[in-house]
Amino acid sequence: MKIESLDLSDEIKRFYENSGILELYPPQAKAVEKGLLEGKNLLAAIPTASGKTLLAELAMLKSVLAGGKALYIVPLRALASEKFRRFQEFSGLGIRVGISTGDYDKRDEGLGINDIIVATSEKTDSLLRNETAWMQEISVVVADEVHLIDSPDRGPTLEVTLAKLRRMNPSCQILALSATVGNADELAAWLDAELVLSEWRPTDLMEGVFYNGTFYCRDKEKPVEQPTKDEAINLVLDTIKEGGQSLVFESSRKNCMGFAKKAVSAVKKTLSKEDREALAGIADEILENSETDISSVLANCVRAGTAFHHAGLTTPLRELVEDGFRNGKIKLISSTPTLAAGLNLPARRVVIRSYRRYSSEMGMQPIPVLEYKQMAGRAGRPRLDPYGEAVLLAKSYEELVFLFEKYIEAGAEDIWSKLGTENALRTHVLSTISNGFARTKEELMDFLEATFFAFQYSNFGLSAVVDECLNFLRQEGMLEKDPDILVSTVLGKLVSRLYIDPLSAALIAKGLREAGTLTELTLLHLICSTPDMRLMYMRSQDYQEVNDYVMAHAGEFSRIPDPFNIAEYEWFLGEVKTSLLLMDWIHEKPENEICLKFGIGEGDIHSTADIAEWIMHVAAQLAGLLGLKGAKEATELEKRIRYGAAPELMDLLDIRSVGRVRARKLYEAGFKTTAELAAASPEQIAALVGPKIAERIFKQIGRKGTAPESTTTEPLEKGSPEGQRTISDF
DNA sequence: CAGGATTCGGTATAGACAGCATGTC
DNA sequence: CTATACCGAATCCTG
Repeated sequence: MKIESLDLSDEIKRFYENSGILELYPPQAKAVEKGLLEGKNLLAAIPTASGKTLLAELAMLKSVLAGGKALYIVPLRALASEKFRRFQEFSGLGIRVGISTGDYDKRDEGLGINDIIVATSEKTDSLLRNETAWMQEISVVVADEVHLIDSPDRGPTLEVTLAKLRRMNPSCQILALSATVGNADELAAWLDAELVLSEWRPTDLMEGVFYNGTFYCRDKEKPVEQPTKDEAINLVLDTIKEGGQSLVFESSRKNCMGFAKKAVSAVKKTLSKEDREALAGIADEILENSETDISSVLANCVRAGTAFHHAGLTTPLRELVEDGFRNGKIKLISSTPTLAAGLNLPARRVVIRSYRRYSSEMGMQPIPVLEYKQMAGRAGRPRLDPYGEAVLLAKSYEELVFLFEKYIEAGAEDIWSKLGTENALRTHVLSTISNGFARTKEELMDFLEATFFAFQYSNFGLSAVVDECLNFLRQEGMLEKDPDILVSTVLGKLVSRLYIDPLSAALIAKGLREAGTLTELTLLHLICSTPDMRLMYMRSQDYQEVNDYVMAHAGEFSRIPDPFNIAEYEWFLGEVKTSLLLMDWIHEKPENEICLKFGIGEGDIHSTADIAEWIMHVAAQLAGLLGLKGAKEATELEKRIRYGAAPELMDLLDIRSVGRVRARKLYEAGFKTTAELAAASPEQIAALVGPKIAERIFKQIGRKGTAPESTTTEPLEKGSPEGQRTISDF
């Protein structure tokens, strides 16, 4: 099917033809035949890289140019910015594109001027909770990676959000994009959607198993040279020899880094002079970006054309690795499943070095077929590689047979809604009521009838769980007591808007109410005892230290569980360990030291601090609303967690381009406030932080200084929360 | 006796969304 | 509670 023949405006057709797209891929053509451009709901369950994005674009452009508004829902922030950048290419067509995620946000209402908006599923939910007006104008919703409905922690949000959007805009077109799953027909039926099911790929994919020096595919086998003792390295070298790159999936970070290191000497030999120079440049950028031990290991790997990629790396480092791979310099990325879903980063050959992964409940377990397909699907760059190869490794003939049956010949699993537990429902029940989607139990059940859970299981089973949720929410004062109607209280509305688990909010409120003195530790641990926090695991070497710390600070914890209750106490120690990490962070311990002490990466520090900052914000808000102690303390801690700094630096941190390190330098040199800084000579400051930064600093405080106002020591906003405190009665 | 191979025991185990208001080194 | 791979240390083997 030709682009030219589509029912689209000429400018759209020209846009695609100019970029070299003249003809649709077969699955895309099928989607058009099934009504993609006529506003029909559609579920496309087709492989990665077979043109899902184009489908979404066509539907969105068609609708937007007819005066509509499109919402593109993604599961990852990184994916949101990838799509955002792509859609910005439509600006020539007069189309405005916006992005909304937790870390990057054009203000809600301002977002509404855009024609296409990219958002994560949680952010979409949050926008709904905040009753963002423009959401009613949405005419197309694209739900990317919709198979994530199966995910226990994030699936419920996605399905409830889709149900809300459909309830709000019944005429809105839904385009759901999914990996191939077992029960795509069921998912399509739930969405009242036509189903496009296809295994077609633009680049051939050969899936097979490597065993005993040979790569076995379905219908052919090919020997691979064995210059080294490591089979995976030999596969990598073989790919390089053919001019391709490899992506190696590992099941742990340690292995992931280990393999990149191990491959260094072999891969290095294959590099050209230009490659070496380009790689040295990337390595230097890595070192400029981060000074931890891990980043110097990464830099050394990159110099040799290998790299590793996992969530312990900060975002800039990950991006450097991804870009280096995309432009062909890095020959091998050894990765945890970070790269399996999401980002578009294909390679000639994918090697799955371990198909088993540890889970605390089940021990080592084979990964799901769906996940295997996602990794294998990364093989083969469209238009660049003649074919792609996905390789599993077997140590025995039996294993080879097993792998063929289990993964290569097998279809993906069915997906199942995970909405049916109190943990999943609690927050959505509250937000549904808070938003006025339901004012009675019947209306609530009626709304839930529209979820995938009800479609799969009937919502009969939901009723009892919903009652549990309602009881909980009433008991915690988030819903009015009246049993006949469902109305959220002021507290309930706040909890819904702050996007926190009502259980977390309840725990925080209880902790603040019952606390004696509120120390840093008390508040941090309170945050860490919340289900929204992500905890660190205890390693055996941690027990001693963490336990000693608990003993020494016993009075500062709101509650210490009985050590003989092993499971509960173990959990508690994990909370304390995470609190200790945050303590180190807000006392300005250097990042590398924290990494070494806790055995984590820089990326983990930031993500932990990020969550903690959010929950601390919630604590401050709750304390304010409920008139509990701790509002001031929590607000300060929120800021300290954001910057990772001690209290005495708070004033200096208000200056842009001054973070924990520079603020400390200035402070130690005797410039303890912005006022003292304003009185200093530019030379003094330049000696401390460099002339460029010094100039920036003076530009900011200088401006304040020249303002006719006064010479008070607080030229910058230090908002006192007094007066805006509302005491709710309950 | 040195150096490499082998075995044994201890140990650790993927990822990532959200509020709010603007810019770390 | 279920497994496995890796690491380092101790031990064994070989030239």
